[in-house]
Amino acid sequence: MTNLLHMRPLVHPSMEDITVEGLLYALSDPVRVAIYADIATQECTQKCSNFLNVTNKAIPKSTLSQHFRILRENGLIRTERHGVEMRNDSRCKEIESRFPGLLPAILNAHAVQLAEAKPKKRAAKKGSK
Amino acid sequence: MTNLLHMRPLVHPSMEDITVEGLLYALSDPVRVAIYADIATQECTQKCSNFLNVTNKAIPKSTLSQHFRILRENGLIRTERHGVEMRNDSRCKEIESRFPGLLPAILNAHAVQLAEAKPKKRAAKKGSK
DNA sequence: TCAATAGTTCAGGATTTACGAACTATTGAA
DNA sequence: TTCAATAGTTCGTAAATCCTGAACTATTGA
Repeated sequence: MTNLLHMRPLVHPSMEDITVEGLLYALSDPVRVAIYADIATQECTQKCSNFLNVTNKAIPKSTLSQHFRILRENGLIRTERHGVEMRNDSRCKEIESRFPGLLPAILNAHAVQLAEAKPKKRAAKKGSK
Repeated sequence: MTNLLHMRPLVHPSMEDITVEGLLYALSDPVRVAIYADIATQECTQKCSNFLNVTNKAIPKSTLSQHFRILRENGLIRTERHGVEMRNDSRCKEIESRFPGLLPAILNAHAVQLAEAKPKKRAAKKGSK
């Protein structure tokens, strides 16, 4: 029997409901910051399943879906359905106007860290302990 | 009977063990970012109990202690005991050299958000949902 | 030695996260 | 139309994390 609760519409906060804490929280996960870095630097929109392998290990679909929800509901990306897939693009223009320099600095720091990750792995999940 | 496990020494990560994710996680909490903003902008070191009332509601001592531990173990602050109190100061100089512009941008964004918080409250705890 | 001050650790309940299983939604054949 | 394939969401629950009161450690000054 099918569940009567259908899919909820996608939630995108308005600019004034976006918080610094929410942005930082969303980007404090290695998977999500990798996804966001990709979406923000590519020019075309990206579908979710492009990211099933952003890290060294495969991410389950359901987990990936939650990551996208967190990025979306904290204001970092905008998602819309196109046919069978969901297309995501970054809201960095808008965010830049309210929090100038914030996302560029984070993306730059992420790039610095990636560039150093030559010999061993880096980035523990979540803050230490 | 006193517990034989004594107090652990304070843990301060070396610069190369500091991660962007860890920094963002530590600052993704409204209490911690408020504490850090204060420590980073004051010139003198701050003792922990100065922050029992950083937000509108009082923070229990044990909770505050955990917040300081998270800031410390993610590399944002350095803590040392002076007599009966713990003095905290920010490691922003060091961090600036590895992740240029990151902490200034976060502090600026936090200040922007504070400045807007005139009529109503702001900042939901943790990212949305 | 004792009291006061400042902070830490522990234990637990409450909250949040991860992910397999089952689902919805859309499209392009047959 | 109906059906299969594709893409992603929601649910349930086990695991991990967070919050906080109670009990503790550490230091100093009387």
